[in-house]
Amino acid sequence: MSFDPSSPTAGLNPAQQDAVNHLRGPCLVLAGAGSGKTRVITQKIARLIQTGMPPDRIAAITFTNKAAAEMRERAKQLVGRSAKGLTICTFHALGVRMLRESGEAVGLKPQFSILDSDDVLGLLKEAGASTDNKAARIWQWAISNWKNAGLNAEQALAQASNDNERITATIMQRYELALAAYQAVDFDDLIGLPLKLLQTSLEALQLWRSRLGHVLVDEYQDTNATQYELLKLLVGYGDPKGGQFTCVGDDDQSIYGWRGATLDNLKKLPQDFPNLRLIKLEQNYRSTNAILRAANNVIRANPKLFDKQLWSALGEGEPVRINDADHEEHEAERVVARIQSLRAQAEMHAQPLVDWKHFCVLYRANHQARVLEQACRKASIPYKVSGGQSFFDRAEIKDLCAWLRLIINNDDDPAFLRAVATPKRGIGTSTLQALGSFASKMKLSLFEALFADSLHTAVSSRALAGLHEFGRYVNDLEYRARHTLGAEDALKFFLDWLKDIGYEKHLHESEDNEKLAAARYTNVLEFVDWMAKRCGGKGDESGIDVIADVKKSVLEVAQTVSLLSTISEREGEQNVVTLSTLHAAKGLEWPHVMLIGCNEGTLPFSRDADEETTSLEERAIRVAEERRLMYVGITRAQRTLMVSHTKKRKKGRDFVIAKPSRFITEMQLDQATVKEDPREKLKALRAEFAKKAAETKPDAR
DNA sequence: AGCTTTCAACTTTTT
DNA sequence: GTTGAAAGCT
Repeated sequence: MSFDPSSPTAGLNPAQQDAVNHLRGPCLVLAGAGSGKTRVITQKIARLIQTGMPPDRIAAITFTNKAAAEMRERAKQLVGRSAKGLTICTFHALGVRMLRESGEAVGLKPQFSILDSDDVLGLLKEAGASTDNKAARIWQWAISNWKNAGLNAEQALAQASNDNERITATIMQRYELALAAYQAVDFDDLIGLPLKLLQTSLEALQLWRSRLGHVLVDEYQDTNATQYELLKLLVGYGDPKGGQFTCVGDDDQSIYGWRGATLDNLKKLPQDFPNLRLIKLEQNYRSTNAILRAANNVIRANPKLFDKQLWSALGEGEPVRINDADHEEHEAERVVARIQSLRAQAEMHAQPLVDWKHFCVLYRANHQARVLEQACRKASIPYKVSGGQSFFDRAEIKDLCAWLRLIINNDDDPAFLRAVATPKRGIGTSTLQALGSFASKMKLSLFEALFADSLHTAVSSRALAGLHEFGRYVNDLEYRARHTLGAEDALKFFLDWLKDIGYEKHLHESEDNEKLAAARYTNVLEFVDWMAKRCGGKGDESGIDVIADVKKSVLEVAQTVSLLSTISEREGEQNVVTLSTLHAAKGLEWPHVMLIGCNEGTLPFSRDADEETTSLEERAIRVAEERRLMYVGITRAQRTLMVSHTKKRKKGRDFVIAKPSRFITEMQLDQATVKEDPREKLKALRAEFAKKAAETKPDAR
């Protein structure tokens, strides 16, 4: 075969080439960890374009905005300007597009609002007449599961088998009514309603089918039942000409079962599409064989869907180390010592500097980061905790989003309530209650009720004036948002708005801590700055905006914000150690990885209470997912891996014996080489270093 | 009884 | 560092 560097398949291994060149018909790529799956997807996009498919008929679907942004970036590098026409977005963003355009067929006006999970929680508390957060969360979880199983409230009620389920289904009915009244949808609806749309409207089905010449799905193992059904319709299940898609995934990295993802989708694919081409990517470009062997050994203990054996051309590498610490603090100390010792070692041997950013410490649950943070601070090691509160979860950003939602969709009552109360403008709970009951009596949204002639019968004249003023201001804002185009004008619009409502003052007044208030306002400025950039046609790497590089109005841009949870951040290149949960680490890699808390009960996670309440079968399924989590953790490492457990764990005031994780045994490490105390190692290195320094510079002092 | 204080526990998380 | 629950206080 001739080598052509300009060919899209240049530098791909045979399996990758197969996947890229299989252009017609359904294709499933089982891509092991680090086997170059993003490469396959982007190259395949390039190949499709090269063979004449218009970019606007190609869609690549991901799970997170971040993944979409990365993929768009890499596609751009390959195909240049053609990348503009591509649809590269999340499942949810695609759903939004479908609903904005064709949503009327399922009873949605184009300006519908998207509720985040806090809004949903609030609505559920109302629907269930409860202030109990915990109960509301349980409802939320149950309702989401029903929705993802394709059930509406009525169907959920019909299949409910106990009082508890019946109560939840009743709350779901009220919740559905509220959503309809507010012209709002939740995240599950962004998949469920497009599905319903395609199922019920032949016209919509034909429209969206005709637009998609090839669909590529990333992280296919994370799809849930609804997403699969939607995908089937989009690619034309049952149509002899249909099935133009490529799914890329890894059954061994399926770690979101608790969120509705189901491996059934992987099983079903060959059945539903008998001419499916199955391609396995088994060459790993990330890790050494010592690491991969451990990974393969662990995952072997799971029942397997497809057999897969990762291998690497990167050599044997350093043995995987085990750290048996006494307790959590001790474990953290040793992690710190290992980081320092690996850096010192590189320095000693005049190797390239090992940067802070080359390290990652992985753990099962967020709270485990705390001890590590303390240890890092004590040792002056810079770090970041990945995950945590996202930008859009911050109260100040949600305040502003509520305003934006309200000007886009006046019927969005939850947004109305938040906007009218932030900042405080003399409209209190009693006025709002009166307005609320008036609105529901008149079958109006809260905003519509503001201008009803008979409102004066419900509220005092002073309250009425305040409400009218608010309403007029929102209308004025809406008008301006519609007619403000481009980055510069948009920024002015936002700053005027913040000044109008006195938002900075509000932040300082509602927060005792001056510094925190200032930090919050910085966030606000960052947010409006980013929004303004998008109005100028820049700054959208997520594929949410249909057309890039074109001036947009504030109103248009605002319509897409609720979908984004990550601002395109420049944080990626900070030179710091990463502390991350195993879940948040998927898809990422580091030269040196330390996996801590590998104890029975922590990883695999289990609760003592579950031992009795959960069936053997259920427990086996859970452990299998925990094992995949371990597998994900191991395969994040490029060059070295340390696996750590503690001998004791805290229980109340005292310590009890802790068992090392069964996964450590399953790794089948060579016991002779695995253990080392990083602190001893570090001490030895420092001594050696000092000696050497003394020898080379005998005169220096 | 209703309030405050203390104590321990803490899945995983995106849209 | 936060939250929920249990114990203690008025």
